[in-house]
Amino acid sequence: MLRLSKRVEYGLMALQYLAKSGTVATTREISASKNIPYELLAKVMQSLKSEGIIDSYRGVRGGYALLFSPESINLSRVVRALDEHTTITECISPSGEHGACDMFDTCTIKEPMNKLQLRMEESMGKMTIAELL
Amino acid sequence: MLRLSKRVEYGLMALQYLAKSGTVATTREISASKNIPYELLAKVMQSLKSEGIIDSYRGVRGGYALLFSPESINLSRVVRALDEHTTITECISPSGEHGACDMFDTCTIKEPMNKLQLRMEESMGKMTIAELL
DNA sequence: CAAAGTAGGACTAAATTAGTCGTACTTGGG
DNA sequence: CCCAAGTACGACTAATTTAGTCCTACTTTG
Repeated sequence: MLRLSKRVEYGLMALQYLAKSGTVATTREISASKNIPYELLAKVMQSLKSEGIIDSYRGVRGGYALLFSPESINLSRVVRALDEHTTITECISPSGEHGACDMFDTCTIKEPMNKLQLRMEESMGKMTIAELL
Repeated sequence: MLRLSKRVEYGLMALQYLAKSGTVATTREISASKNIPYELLAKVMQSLKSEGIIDSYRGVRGGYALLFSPESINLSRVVRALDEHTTITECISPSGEHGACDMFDTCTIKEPMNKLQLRMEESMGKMTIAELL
């Protein structure tokens, strides 16, 4: 259940790589260095870009680079960029509001689950890319 | 990724039910009351029993009952009883030691992930069945 | 001894996630 | 001005995990 998806694992490794190198690095380079399937990593990088965590440079000397300092990128943001399921239960929407769920009526654990969600997010929010170095 | 499995959701609802009733309740009764597939709930109850959280009474007036006070059953124990994946990554074994993983050599985020795992467990460990009432 | 319960293994179906393929677009340098 | 090296992205397939079902056995109380 609370296992990180490969997307998140790969994303964290890539961000760590970018943070260490401190400059532009290509998907192919990271993929080779960390032994990550290229095509999959490419998508992960795209997602990280569209979340605004990294920036891309096209063309022959292109690649990706961090858009912020490692200290200011926390894991909960990375997870949000890379996972579809960011919430502990179906009924919690990303913003913290309740969404729809088949069991909405009979379910009696919505509030406590919401509380737990916030605590988990807090745990992830406190950890940054800087702690991966 | 960090979504609770149905097994855990159902288990929590059942434990809440047992805590509220304060006495023996049958799987069929809980299943009907919470609208949970009976067969599945039955297995969940069995798992909760083998973890030592609840006790079972066979025969015509049988059912399940809590073995401890709601305050002393925390969520991390419930999750451990009901999920196969209790760890954030493949390389972390339940005890906190490192296990095997395909990427063991190239992976450079093992230690920080271990740290995160402990923090998540702490979050879940702090919440008890009593908070579901 | 029968009804109401738990116990548990084997199986199927559904959903999610991982990974692949193919094609288009962009940019800097010769 | 065109080619190589890069990103962008959608559609597809495969693998894994999770949910749910079925069937049969065992236990206990009235």
